[in-house]
Amino acid sequence: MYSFTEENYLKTIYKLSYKDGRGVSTNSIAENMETKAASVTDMIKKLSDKKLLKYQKYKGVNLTQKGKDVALQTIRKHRIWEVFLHEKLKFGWEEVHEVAEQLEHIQSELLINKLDEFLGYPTHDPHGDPIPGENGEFHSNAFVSLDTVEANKKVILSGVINHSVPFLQHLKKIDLTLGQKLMVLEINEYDRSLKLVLNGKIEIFISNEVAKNILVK
Amino acid sequence: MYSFTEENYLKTIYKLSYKDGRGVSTNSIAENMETKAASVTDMIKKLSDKKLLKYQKYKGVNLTQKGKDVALQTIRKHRIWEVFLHEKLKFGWEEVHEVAEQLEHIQSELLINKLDEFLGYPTHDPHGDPIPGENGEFHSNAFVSLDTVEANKKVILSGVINHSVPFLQHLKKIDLTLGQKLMVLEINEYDRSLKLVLNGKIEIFISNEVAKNILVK
DNA sequence: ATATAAATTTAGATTTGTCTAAAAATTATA
DNA sequence: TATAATTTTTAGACAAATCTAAATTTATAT
Repeated sequence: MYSFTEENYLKTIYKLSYKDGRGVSTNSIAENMETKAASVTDMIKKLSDKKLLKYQKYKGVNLTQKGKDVALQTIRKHRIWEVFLHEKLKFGWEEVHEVAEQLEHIQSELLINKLDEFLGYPTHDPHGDPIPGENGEFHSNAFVSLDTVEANKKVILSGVINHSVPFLQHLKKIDLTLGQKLMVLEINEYDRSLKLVLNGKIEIFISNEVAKNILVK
Repeated sequence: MYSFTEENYLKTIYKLSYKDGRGVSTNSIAENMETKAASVTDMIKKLSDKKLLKYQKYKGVNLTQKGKDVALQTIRKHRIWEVFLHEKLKFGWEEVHEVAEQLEHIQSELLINKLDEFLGYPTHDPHGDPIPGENGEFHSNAFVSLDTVEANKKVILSGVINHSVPFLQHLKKIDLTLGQKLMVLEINEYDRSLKLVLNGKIEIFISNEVAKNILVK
């Protein structure tokens, strides 16, 4: 139906449109996709012809409903595959993204629906991101970042904001993974670094920078 | 490493080289890949430059060891994915091929090895075809086609020669699937059609045409 | 052996997605 | 507001994979 490349553009534009608020700029797309602005302009014209987005020269783009649907289905496939890789094949949470970038483009409705069933209809991927439904419904998270949690409150690690491999590896190293129960024991006024208790036992320290990128509920 | 298209050419040439015996012709490749002879010539030159096959104008091609390795790894990936689709996702054996044609091109050694482990290192795909090992080793089948089996001998359905969807659907319809225990009860002299017993109970009739395309051991 | 048929290759064009360099439009700044 | 800086677009080219039509080579048949 849509090419590998088209799906990637739509996915990127979808994600940027929620950051930027309004029209997504050519340059921001280019940066995100590690390509050149001229290439983006070319592709935008193509996607506009196919009614996947609205485009006005020099004004940035906005996805149409059709474009959003394609983006959401691609994100759905990506995240379902990530669950498979992590839960069934035992990939680390920092390893799943790269492979899922390829798997998300496999064209088969049946495949993704059967995989979804096989996995027990997961609602979140291994980074805590919600998985859109077959019709694109998003049960949005009500997570808060760990640096806003008050002391002595028990929470569960439910997601991350930074998805980079080094960050995920760091969390893994200090035993912070999805589902981990923790409590903020102390907040240092000076640099807002935190002392945490894991499973009511082990104490660890994390910087505010790290805390900002952790989501809990 | 190698493109989607290159892998498909190598896989096709590999399969044809075992049918044809010697050099594989441009036309046979074109037919098999549903493309034009001119396109094949172009691609052959490219693969020859990359030392994946030996090519002499008008003389057909032969894979080099390097080319065979790529072909075998692609076949390995295809068949492992077929096992996954059939055993875990409950695809029918006539449905697995098409999706595996896409999945076989996912680039990740780690993925295919972890999938292989997850599936318990299967040796055959859902059509009874052997799965090459990591180093391309083939434990070849000693299967015989059902039309050569003598009466009153108990055998197990272990593979098929014809892989077409209609044929596989037909077998499924008459309860013939991989692993099915059966016995040839009677061979009609006139048209060499067969009467079979399944599980020592149900009797069915099959034409010689069907019997020829069933492999048993 | 020569003509004809079949297979294969070449030449030139097309599509998709990309790029560089230059031009044009927009935004920022003095 | 005029000029500079930035962003975006256009123009033209390129690589991968394909195609059609024409030319060339090989095979077949009388």
